[in-house]
Amino acid sequence: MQRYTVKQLAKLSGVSVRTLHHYDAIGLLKPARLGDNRYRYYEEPEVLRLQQILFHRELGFSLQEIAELLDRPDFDRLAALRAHRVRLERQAQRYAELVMTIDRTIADLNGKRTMQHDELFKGFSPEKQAGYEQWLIERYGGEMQAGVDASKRKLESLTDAEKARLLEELAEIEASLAEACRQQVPSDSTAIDVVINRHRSWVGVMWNRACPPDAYAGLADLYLSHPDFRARYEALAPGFTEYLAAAMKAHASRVRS
Amino acid sequence: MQRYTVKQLAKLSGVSVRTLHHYDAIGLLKPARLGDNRYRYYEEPEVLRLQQILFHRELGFSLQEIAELLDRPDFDRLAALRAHRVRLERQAQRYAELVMTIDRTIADLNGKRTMQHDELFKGFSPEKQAGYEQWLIERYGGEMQAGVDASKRKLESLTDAEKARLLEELAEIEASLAEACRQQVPSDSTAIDVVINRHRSWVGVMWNRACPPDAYAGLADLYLSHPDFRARYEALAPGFTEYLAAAMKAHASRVRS
DNA sequence: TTAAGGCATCACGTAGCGTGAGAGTCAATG
DNA sequence: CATTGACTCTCACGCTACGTGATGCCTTAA
Repeated sequence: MQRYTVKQLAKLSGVSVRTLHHYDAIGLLKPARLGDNRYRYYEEPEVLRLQQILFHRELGFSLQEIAELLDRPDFDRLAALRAHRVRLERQAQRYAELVMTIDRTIADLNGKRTMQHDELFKGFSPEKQAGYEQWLIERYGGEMQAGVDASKRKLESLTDAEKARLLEELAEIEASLAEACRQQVPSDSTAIDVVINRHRSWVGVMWNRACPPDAYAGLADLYLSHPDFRARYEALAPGFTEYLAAAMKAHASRVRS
Repeated sequence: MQRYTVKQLAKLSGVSVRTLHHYDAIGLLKPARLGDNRYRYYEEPEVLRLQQILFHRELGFSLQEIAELLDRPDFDRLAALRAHRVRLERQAQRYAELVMTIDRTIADLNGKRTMQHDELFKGFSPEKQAGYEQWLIERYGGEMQAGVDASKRKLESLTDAEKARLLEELAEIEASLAEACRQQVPSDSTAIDVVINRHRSWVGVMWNRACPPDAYAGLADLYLSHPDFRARYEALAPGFTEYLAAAMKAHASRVRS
């Protein structure tokens, strides 16, 4: 019968001796038996258990979760895996967003883009805000009232830091889109979908509720027809307004289908 | 002149009082001055500095890195951002791989229930297996022993259904690659990356642990030099062995960099 | 005057080990 | 047989970026 000391098992499995000590200490992997000298001796079942441990550790489970997975046979492994999958995808999404933010910052540093914070804040200034509301209601009638009210309440409930973050995020999304526009990425490509999805999500936050595809497509008209936005967007990239509108409509129709 | 106490600044910026204490303790953000009562008082420059800190923290920089970024004006922010971008993309890539591994594991679990006990593929037959091990150890010496042992135990721990499922998946991956080879898709294109990623994930499962890029590149040599594999692969598509080796190496080098 | 709240400084806890320190154990060699 | 070198053991502190009390002083309003 095969017997392994700590070092042998460590070498075999590729972990450190300290790790085995640790797993013993927290009860995750106990040796098969202890010698009179208090040496740890592992045997076949422990090796297999260690493999299971390392597999799940690689997947990013915590040691506590792994212990539950392995020690409770009634544990729903499938559910645990699915839940973990969701966590992983969120993380991956977050990293993708961070990469975009970094790209935008790099662009800033290179001087390709000179959007300043105070300029950004103008978007939320009371006068501008009032102007936009007026314009929206004139153009689309009373049915927009509810949306405007919701958005207004949402804005008022935000702290300054949150407002700044929201605006920063919007700027970031627009920068990504402008970059795509400059590089002539087709406005119905899946790469654009990712950014457009974030834009739609942003709009949803401003409304304080989900933004349905139809409403989102409708927004394209707003963007196109308000001179203020046109000016701001054309500064980002030539032809940006049309590009944005096309992307929003393509996205909405794809999501609807 | 605006003056903020800890709580006021905390509320303004959205962090906790403890965080400000911590930043003071490690010298990242010192208050403008201390009152006779040892109270911390922050002013405008500190607020701006805190904003910078929080921005970079959001990007995932460590506090130490942030301190260097902000305190050393000669520091190359651009280089730091780019380096950090690489780290983030690697992480995102890793998460994507983990998601694939999880998907495969879920498929395994489902397969355990639904798949019939089928005749095993010849690739896993004991004689063949023994032959491969012999060959590996002759060619690469004792250092492969641990890997071979691990792989062997893994194989033994699998149910027949799981074995069948694994082989089916391998066949499917190889078929995709052969098709790409026939259509002369360049072996370093991103489209191939997806399939190669699945292949690498498969190898990782056989090892029961993650397969690092270098080891994966090394595998290409194995594939190239074993006559059995050559014969099998050339039957799939002419020139397939070289194509596979090139794709594996291109993938490994891209992931490494 | 008293109560409420904000401020301060310890100081321990988190996850998953790395990295010694100091001391006992084992196998082989001179 | 004694020594040597490799291996083992058990503490115990260190790392990140704070959270969470405990304990006590300071300030302000009722």
